[in-house]
Amino acid sequence: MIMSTYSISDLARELDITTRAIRFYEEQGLLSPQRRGNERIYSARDRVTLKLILRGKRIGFSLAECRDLICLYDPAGGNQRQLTSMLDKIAERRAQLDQQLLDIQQMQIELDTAEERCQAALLSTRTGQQQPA
Amino acid sequence: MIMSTYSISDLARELDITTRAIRFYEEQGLLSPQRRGNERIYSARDRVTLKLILRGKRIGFSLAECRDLICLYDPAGGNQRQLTSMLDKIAERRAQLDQQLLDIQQMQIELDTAEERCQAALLSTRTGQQQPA
DNA sequence: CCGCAGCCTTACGTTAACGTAAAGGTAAAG
DNA sequence: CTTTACCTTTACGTTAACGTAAGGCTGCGG
Repeated sequence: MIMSTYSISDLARELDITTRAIRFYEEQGLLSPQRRGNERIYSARDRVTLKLILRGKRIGFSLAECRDLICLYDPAGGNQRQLTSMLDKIAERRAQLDQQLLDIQQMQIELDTAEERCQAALLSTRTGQQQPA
Repeated sequence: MIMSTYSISDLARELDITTRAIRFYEEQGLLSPQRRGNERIYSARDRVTLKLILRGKRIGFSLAECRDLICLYDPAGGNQRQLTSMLDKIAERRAQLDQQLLDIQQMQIELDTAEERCQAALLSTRTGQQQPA
């Protein structure tokens, strides 16, 4: 069900992270939930921010970069420099992704041949030849 | 030109890493070049191994995983378990890559709207409205 | 012979992103 | 009233992958 506020462990459970991590993000200035007394109360917006952080991390951004990212979603609108700087970083990640794709494809090819070699070895083993211990 | 052996700084220059990194990989058991007295002498095979390490790192493997990877390229042939375990890790990375692609695409879309918002704000600034310092 | 360039080893320092433990407050349930 | 389940803060510990500095050998051009 859709709630309007969340406890820290609500979010931890849902997003599969620890409460320590969430508090850490706050410590780093990526989050600033309301308080009721001492207790942190997270809004739907905070929840979105957390998801943004996790997505940023998945892409390979540092927490500092994630913080910049979050600024872009602020009502403030952000300034031109921030925006272009962020777009640069995105472009950089895309280039890295392209490289990673190439690397993985290459590795797949080489693993395929390694697999063949291995299965050939197993076969010759079964046809009566010795294998080292 | 194609050389048959390399000094540590030859490889450092070519692969754009530090000599410290290369020595570290050796320390971690990923590399074991010949020696001439005290001096490390790298073969063409060592060079290939280094490239393998760098490719592994680009994909996101830890050095320990890279070491496993290197074993697969050994003349020994490797055993079935190692191979399948490695194929699992490759598959895992591919899944991560898929997720990263989705994340980046989503982020692109959202940044596009952020850009529009920003440019709209700049426009309204130029048409005479106030901007906060 | 001097100094520089390049090689070596040893060993402590660094960064990010939390983990983990200690110590304690609060509120509902039994 | 005590246990249980939350929540809090403070603070030291951890891991990976090197960086960096110190101290020293070696060969060579000038």
